[in-house]
Amino acid sequence: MKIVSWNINSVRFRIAIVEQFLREQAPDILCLQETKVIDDDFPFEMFRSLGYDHVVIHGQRMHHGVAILSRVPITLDDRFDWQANREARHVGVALPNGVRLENVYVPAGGDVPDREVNPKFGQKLDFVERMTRWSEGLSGPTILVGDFNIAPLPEDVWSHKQLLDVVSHTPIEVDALGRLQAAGDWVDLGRRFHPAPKRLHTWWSYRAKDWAASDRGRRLDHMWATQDVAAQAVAHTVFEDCRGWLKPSDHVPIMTEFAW
DNA sequence: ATGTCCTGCAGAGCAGGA
Repeated sequence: MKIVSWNINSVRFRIAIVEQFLREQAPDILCLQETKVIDDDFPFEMFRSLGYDHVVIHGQRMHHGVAILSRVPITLDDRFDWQANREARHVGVALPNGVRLENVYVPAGGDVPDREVNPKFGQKLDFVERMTRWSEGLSGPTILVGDFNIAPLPEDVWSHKQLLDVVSHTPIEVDALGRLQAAGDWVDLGRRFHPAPKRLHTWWSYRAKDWAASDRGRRLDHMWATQDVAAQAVAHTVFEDCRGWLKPSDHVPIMTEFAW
């Protein structure tokens, strides 16, 4: 079973690269973030043509939006609103083997890492805090994937020193993410298969002239699993090449393969 | 400090978000 997570930055605008990726890698399940489309306008057809008949989406106008597309049946349909502001940032399902799959898009948090000056930063911290409370109450095998918008380790960014004050890598965010990870005893699958100090990045800004040459990446996208599920994981891949595709997302897909 | 990219509105370039 191969499960992929990808912040696609508009699923309609990037439908061609999504199709290319699905044809090349043939994951069983694809979790998307930033679909940027209301549910009625979701481009179901391409997914259906490739066998992704089981779809649970949670979209909204313009921003955010998450989706789970699957070749295996998925049941349930949770949509948590940890900010209580009706933003579409989570969708959760159950797989046939009983494993829960939770797909989340954590707020980016604005530019200034100070909640007094920048309310969005406070909202991001509050969002992660509420996820932590939720995580404490979870039971059973679970996979948590998505764009967490936080790069926790020094090796998760191109320069630890230069990003200490940059939203996504500040100590206050890293601490908050650490509390979330501890609350669920979550295993970071990316780092389980590619331990630090190996460089592991999933996002490169659009603003660089040449993303590969400057290579100022960050690991904002994650796959976590409870211990029982993590024991079944056999491989984890970051598809860095996708950043160089035509009309790319600024994020690349990440994939974990499980033994079942 | 700057850079770019997407959506929606409107019917062209902006605002807003990332």
